[in-house]
Amino acid sequence: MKQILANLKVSINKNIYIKDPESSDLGRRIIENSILMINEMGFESFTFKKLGERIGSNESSIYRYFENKHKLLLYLVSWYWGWLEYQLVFTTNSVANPEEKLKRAIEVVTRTVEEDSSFSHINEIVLSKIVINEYSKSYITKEVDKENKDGYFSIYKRLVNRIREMIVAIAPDYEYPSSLSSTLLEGAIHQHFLKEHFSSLTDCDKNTTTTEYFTNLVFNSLN
Amino acid sequence: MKQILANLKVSINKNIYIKDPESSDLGRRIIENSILMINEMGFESFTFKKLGERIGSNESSIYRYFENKHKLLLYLVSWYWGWLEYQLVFTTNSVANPEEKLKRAIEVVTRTVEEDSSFSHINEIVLSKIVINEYSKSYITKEVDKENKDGYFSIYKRLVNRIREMIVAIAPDYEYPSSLSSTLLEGAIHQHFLKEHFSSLTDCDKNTTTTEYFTNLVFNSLN
DNA sequence: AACTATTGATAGTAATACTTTTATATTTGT
DNA sequence: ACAAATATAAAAGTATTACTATCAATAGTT
Repeated sequence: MKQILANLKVSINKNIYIKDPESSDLGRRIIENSILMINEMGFESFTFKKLGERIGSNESSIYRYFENKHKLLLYLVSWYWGWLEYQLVFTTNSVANPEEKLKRAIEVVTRTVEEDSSFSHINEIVLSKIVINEYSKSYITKEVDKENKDGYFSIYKRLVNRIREMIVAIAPDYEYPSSLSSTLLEGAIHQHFLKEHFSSLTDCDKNTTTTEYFTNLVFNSLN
Repeated sequence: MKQILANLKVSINKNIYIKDPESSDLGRRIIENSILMINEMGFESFTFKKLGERIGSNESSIYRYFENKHKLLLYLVSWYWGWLEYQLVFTTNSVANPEEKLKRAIEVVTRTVEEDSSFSHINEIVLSKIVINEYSKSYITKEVDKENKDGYFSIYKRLVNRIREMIVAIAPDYEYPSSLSSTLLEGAIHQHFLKEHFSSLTDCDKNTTTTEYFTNLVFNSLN
């Protein structure tokens, strides 16, 4: 699994980037170090100029890959959801029992990312932290409807739909499969955020995993 | 109820503002029109300069009320949660049956805001739209831990706790009351957002309310 | 040798998010 | 009623951001 994921190339909507960062060494350095820098200083403080300095390149060169830093963030979160989707598909593919299938899906999308594939330039642990701490900035914008039309969120939507279908397979009469699926994905990120910053607002901690909570939540809804 | 709410003064952490905007005509114009402008142009495009032009005042005067626009947003969302809290308390106070109490609480925090008190300078309908579309920007920042320490999120946390207690009252053995409560509050905002921008990811629409979905979700968890 | 693509360096621009200073108006305390 | 304090307005200034444009250097390709 680790190896498969290390070699995978998540395919990302071509309109998100100007030049594919996977196509050159500079591009990969941009991705690798933007992940580290955004995690270190937060998305607002992060600039292409600072990134240029760090990777020994020039601001203007980075602009040849991404129109702006918002598009770069879209790229990073798309990559993350694509990576999760691969894991979801691999993990659930061969599982015949629909309850077990959903159970494993919930685990994939709610667990803490603790292992880095360490082959590629993308550090998944750090990227997952960015998603927890900055994800909403990728879609909470005035341009969300236009960007949605342009397909910038299609991987995420596909992921919500995959889980929705698993829910429907178990409980065809359940009335809110889309909402439950989107609550699961968004809620998982949120509970991880609360764990880190507002521990009094969550029961998830070292002893109680986010996975347990959401497994309980989802299956109580379906039974 | 409408009148009580029109006269209420939500008490907001004094460190959020420099000068209390409720204490002057200019202050109230700042609040009134910032709500309208943020809704119209989005939080990023909104500036104190533009607000100054709109209310016939000067940028520098607005800076005497709020350190920056982030603090202003914190003020607005705090006011919103305080307003919701009042409604929650009024609505549930006299209800003896704990299931009925929680049911009403869920209604208060998940329903669409459709009525404006129309006495005060604060338009609650527009403010609720801001919360749906910009809320996460108030706490998804690098300063969240410091601001949390300074008590900027105390109203929200109190609200989560009130609902948490109602959950515990019904199901003392349920293991995740804090998480369920925070999922409810955050999830409600999120489902409203999806309704508006990603309708394929939610089942909530004109026929199915967010309230129905969450009532189902919560009570299935507790039974 | 000529063409092309990539990157780097520099400079420039408009806007933002403030701060500072000074002037003027308004309120208030005695 | 008058001085003092306070609030507001106007203008100018600063550092940073988020770009855009231009041009030069280099490397690879035909």
